[in-house]
Amino acid sequence: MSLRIALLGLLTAAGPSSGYDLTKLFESSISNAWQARHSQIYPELNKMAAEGLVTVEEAGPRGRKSYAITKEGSAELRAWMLDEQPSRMHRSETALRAFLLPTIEPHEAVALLRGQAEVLAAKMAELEAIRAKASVWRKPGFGRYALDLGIRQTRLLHDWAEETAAEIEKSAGQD
Amino acid sequence: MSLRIALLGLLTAAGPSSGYDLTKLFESSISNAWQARHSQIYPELNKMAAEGLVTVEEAGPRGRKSYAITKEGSAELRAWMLDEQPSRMHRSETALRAFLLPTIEPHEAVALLRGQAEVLAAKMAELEAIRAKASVWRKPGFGRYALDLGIRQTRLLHDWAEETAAEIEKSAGQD
DNA sequence: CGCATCATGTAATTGGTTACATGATTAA
DNA sequence: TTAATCATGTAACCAATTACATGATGCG
Repeated sequence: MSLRIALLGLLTAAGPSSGYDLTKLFESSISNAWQARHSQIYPELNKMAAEGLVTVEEAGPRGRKSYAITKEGSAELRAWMLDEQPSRMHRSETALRAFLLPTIEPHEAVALLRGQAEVLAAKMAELEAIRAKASVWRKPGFGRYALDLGIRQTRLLHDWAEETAAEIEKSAGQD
Repeated sequence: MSLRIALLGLLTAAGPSSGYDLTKLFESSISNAWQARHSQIYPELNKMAAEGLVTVEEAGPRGRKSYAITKEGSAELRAWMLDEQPSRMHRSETALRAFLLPTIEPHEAVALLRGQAEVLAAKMAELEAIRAKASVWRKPGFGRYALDLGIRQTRLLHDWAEETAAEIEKSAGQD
């Protein structure tokens, strides 16, 4: 379900696009909200076209198809936003690693966390750079809230990793 | 892969357990790190037993089987922690909703966010209560880091929802 | 001409959910 | 005795990844 919502959202934010365009938008723009490969996107767009949520235009060169959201598509998106209660489903490799930290030696855990923190600092810089640039979205507002949330979450993970490393180092030093 | 790692971790933290026990542990203890149903857990335990990562003891009443982690299992877990680079894979319905906020009316977005904040405040209280209680884990340390991370993440989402609602309310009021 | 990129698709497999199915034990 | 809980499994289905497969266009 969420894949189709993400696609409808991208079509709303970016205007009519091809499957190829949408694949790139997933990679470059909402990758920290949702992810999908072209092999999942193409069939889903065809299904959505069959159901009348989007219209197809077989026009461009190289058999390019352009998809645009329909009234029905917008209604579906709106219904999902307002009626559906957010599922608190959660699977996070990071949280799993956090749980498993005690299975390795303290010095190993510290090294792991410090390495993570470095990666996260780089990611933060990347996201801040995106925020500084002009938006890629034709409609205003899109990206702003998700990007803000992404930056906060990345900073949180970074700080957690640093502080946890320091804490483990301190308590291991006392042994 | 991660399911099997989670199972090995739970067997390390809680000691020998049945599939039924592990199912409950997923629900009650590491649900904000990983989730799994019994229909996924039972077959996976059998596969792991066949591969020598765990041993089975068909002993208890009602055909209860007890599983314990082996040396090979511990090695697999350790290898995952140290060698595997964490995948930054991310699919978050919350982040997707954040991205899609501009598709609904400002007053609707504000209501949505405020409702979310309420739910998150309740969850925070729940997690704080778990932290206050004695640990369910036989081995010390487990749960501590993941729980701390979970509390921080829940607070972040709560604050983000509140602040974003306030911001939208303010800018909508100016119109 | 040759390489990068544009562009779309399908097939096989793995991961995960929901629903179906069954039965033993315990406590009120 | 009957309801709750303990306990294990399978089947059908949906979601997602990886790999396979093909061809057009544009640029150097």
